[in-house]
Amino acid sequence: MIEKSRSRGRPRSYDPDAVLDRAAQLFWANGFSATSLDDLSAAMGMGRPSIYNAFGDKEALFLRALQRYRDTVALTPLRALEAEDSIRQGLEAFFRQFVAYTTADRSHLGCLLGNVAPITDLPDVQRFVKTGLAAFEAQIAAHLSAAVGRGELPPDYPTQLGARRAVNAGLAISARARYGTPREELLDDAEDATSSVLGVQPLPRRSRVRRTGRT
Amino acid sequence: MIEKSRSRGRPRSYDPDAVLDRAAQLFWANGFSATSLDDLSAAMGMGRPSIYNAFGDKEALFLRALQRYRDTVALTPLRALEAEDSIRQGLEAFFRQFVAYTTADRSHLGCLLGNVAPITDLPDVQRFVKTGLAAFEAQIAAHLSAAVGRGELPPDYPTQLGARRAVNAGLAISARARYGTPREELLDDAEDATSSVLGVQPLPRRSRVRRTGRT
DNA sequence: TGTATTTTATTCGTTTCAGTACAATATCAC
DNA sequence: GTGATATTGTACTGAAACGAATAAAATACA
Repeated sequence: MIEKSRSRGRPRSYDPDAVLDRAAQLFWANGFSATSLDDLSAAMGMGRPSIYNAFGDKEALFLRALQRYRDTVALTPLRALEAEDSIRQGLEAFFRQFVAYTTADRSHLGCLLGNVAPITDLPDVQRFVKTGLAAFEAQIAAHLSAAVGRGELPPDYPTQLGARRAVNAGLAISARARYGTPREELLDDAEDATSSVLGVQPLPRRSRVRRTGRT
Repeated sequence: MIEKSRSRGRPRSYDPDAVLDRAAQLFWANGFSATSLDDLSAAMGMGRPSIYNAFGDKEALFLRALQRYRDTVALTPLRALEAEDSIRQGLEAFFRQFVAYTTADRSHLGCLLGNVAPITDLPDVQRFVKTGLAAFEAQIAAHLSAAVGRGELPPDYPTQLGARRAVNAGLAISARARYGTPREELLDDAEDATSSVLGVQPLPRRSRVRRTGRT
């Protein structure tokens, strides 16, 4: 599936990326089950048979929309992170960007990959979001490691834990966005997240707690 | 709506709390839209007309199930928090209990109120979860304030921020649970959350960041 | 010009959904 | 027992869902 070569049939009357954006927007707002193919057909501006011809059934379309979403909006925080000079400024930009897109719509939709996609129990979707989250965390960890290499963070800075905190903060922010939390509060959370990530301790690791004793 | 008085018609053949538990379990697993009334009827062991007679339409049933869920499973972390002696042990128990119920089912359902309910765009549900989250956070803040009063935390400890971090950590844990993150990792997150809540700084408050400059 | 090829548009069929009417059933009050 | 009352169970309705079959339209190539 390299390229839909310019072959000879009737030409498409739609832009694949644009219609996937619209599909993602609809899934983002309503979730998978509550979004009907008629809704999608109307929003994408193409009939249901064209959707089937182009993307397959509803689940396949959902996956394509998730990929498109990941490669566009979900990647903007990472781009913001690597665009800044210092790691602190990078993290601030990262979380600010996160707040920006989770509250972009007037009705604070949160994150499609962080909030709504995991609710579906479609196996392909589950695997997609799971591996996506791991990759996301790995990329943050790589940036933190680079900062350690540049001397911006101490040599014993635990990059895995820092990335973990960053992802967790992002998940909390997007969940809160979906709750309708005002953007100002989320920006405070974002600031707090930055200092939390930068202030992570090297490794207390189950030592100074009095007694774990799992229930 | 004090009590369904023991009046004279045909007696109910179900336990209202028990059937609400089953309904909540189903909504928890599948979300609102993906759960049909036939599924609910089968799981609750009562015909659809009985459901309508007892709880009203699907949305009303959903709200009742959410209330029941809040008053049972979602309150266990708070009870664990107040059952412990020290605030640290209380927070550890709190987060451990959180991990326990978000991963209780074999397929890690997360939190019904934290993950799946906010996806629906039903106005009543939105208000319910929003006010519920605020109340939840307020109760944690009250416990932290009590710990300050007992001298367990410094007098200038910012209870609002601490409660905020606690709720955010909970949201992240339940989101991760839904992703399928192993319980061991979540217990590490829980431990990290405790020290994050206890180690919150009194109030740096937008001062030592180099320049906020919102995008 | 004509044929092959690809995408659109119309229509249909089957299933599933939420909600309701109505009769049967089981208790309480008397 | 008899009647009032509340719940249960069967059956039904109208709408909406997903998916497919078929025909029309628009391009490229020979």
